[in-house]
Amino acid sequence: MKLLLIHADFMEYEVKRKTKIAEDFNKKGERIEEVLVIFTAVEKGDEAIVEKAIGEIRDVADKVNAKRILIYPYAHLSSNLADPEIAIDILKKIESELRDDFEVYRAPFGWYKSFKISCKGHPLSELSREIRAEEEVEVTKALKDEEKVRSYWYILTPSKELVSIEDFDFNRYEKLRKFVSYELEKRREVDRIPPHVELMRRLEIADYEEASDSGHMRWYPKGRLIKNLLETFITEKCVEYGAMEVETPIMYDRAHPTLRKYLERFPARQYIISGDKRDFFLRFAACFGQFLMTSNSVITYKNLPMKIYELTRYSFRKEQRGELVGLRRLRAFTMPDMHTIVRDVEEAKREFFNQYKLSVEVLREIGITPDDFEIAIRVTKDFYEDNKDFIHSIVDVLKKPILVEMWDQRFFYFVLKFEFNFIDALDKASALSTVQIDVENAERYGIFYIDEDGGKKRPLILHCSVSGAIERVIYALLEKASMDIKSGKLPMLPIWLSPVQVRIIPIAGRHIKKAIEIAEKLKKEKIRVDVDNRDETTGKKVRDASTEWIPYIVVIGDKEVEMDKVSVTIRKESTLESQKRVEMSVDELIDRVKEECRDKPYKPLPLPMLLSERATLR
RNA sequence: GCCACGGUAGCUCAGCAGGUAGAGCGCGUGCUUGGUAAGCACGAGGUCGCGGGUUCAAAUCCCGCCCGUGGCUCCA
Repeated sequence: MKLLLIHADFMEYEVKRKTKIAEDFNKKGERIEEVLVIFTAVEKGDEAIVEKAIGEIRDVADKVNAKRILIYPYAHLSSNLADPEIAIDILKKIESELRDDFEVYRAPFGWYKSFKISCKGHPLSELSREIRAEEEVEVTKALKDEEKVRSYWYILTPSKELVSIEDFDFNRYEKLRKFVSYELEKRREVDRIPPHVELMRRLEIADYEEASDSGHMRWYPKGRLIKNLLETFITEKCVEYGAMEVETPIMYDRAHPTLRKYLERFPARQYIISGDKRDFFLRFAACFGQFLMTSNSVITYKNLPMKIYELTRYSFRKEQRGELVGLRRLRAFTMPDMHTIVRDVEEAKREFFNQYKLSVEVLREIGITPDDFEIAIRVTKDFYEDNKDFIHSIVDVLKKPILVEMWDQRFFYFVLKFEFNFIDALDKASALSTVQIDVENAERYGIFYIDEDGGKKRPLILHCSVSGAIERVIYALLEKASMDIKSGKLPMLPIWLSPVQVRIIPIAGRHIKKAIEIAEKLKKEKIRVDVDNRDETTGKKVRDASTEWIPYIVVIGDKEVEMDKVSVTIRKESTLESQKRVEMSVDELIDRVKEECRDKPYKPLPLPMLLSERATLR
């Protein structure tokens, strides 16, 4: 709705001619003294903001101390006008609401009119207001409900006792203490940029892209490679687990009745995109597409549990600006999202347990061990009471105490979830893997399966992000590396994720040819290798390789050529003070690297093999 | 979204009682052909985040915006 507010000594108008949409009017016109004139254009969708508009008008009327108000329909203020009938209704509503406190006049809608106005000319006498619904950033019911949730906190001990957090002895569990205080006190004592931000830039992994929205990153070749390897690995793990990989759209009709209700239940802010006729929201997970797909599927009890999977590139969540930092929290992120359709609570529990174990295993293979994260279980009181033994059995997997948050009522769509929360170098926690048991959406989307008796049954649905967002996994690996730096270790990525696995350094120009020969051999064996053929000293080249965290540095000189061996510096076994250096044959090196990357995906080096040909990308 | 701080060469940063724009690294050229974490010399490189204002004169002072960081809020 557009408003132009003029505080006038007087306003007079006269009706001239009707248009097709004119309302009845039997006077010729009128003249009103000492009046606040509201030129108004009612726009599409304004039904929702009438109250807000009235508030604005009251506000201005009070400020200029006006007793009389004239509402004057003025279509020229907008190019997106509402239907005339709706516009008249809204104007009438405004009129009647204001009547309690003001002397209100309303010029007839749909007439050609002449008018004279005498604007007072004081600073507030000419104002314009644009009233818009606050839906660019949509605050869902779930976001608001979240504030009302009453939580009770416990620790589930390794001996399967549920004790209140006051009674738990945190002495041997420093990280858990940090996590609990993070969850409950929400206290931050951090005044530093998280270490991974500098690392992600220095290692040419990712960077901020100022030309995009906040929280949308640019990925350099090395970062894209790491991300690609993780994406491939995690997808393969889920497919191996039995999931069917699919792909679904990234945007959906905002007005779609089912999706609309789901949006309301999901506490995240959306991006809104205008289409030709409809408005769309960008997905924040793969649930939409997968649920719409399964709601059209014929599923029988024989097909259960049925798992479908998508790697969302991207999921979009319009997180608040202050929440966005580096790779920890983004507005566009990549997430493995698997949904499992199960018959009943018993099958849900079995799957939940298996996916819990799968998540542990996936993170472990990526290089994030159970020591690096703390476990949270969030559960409704009812579900806990009914499934006590099952929930207690979860501690058996890792034998670590678990933070339990219990809700007296169910506010969200799930009754049980777990999260693995990574604790970073600044003691902040963020969720990686998570699985939830969803009791609402099968019904909402009309998803059913045919049971043995031929009847339609409502399944339960598990949501699983087996690793959490890929970007966040990289954040965790980098934060972990920075903790290694603090404790005096040489930081590195797992070998299979290292963009360059082997660097070959020829000592003098005459060794370059041999270096390239060896590199070609390694490359054929699917090892990412490059050659530092720059005109620099050996010391400099070794230093550069080290600051890039390259796991194996091979030096080639006269000695090596003669002995047909190479001198290899092994980063994992070195410290800054003493480097672990061994002589080995090229074949031994190949075997070693291949062994370390066994069962992990491989992608070739997305950079020129010769350093002299390589640009600096940041 | 609110509050605070920051944005100067590709990178990290100095300069800021208003008066010709600086360093280190990187890059280019030359010397050097080297033995495991930074060889030497020379050179190129700047809309001082963007827009407006004050002023004879703005990187410097003022206002607005953008981006980043921290805090608050928030984080199914």
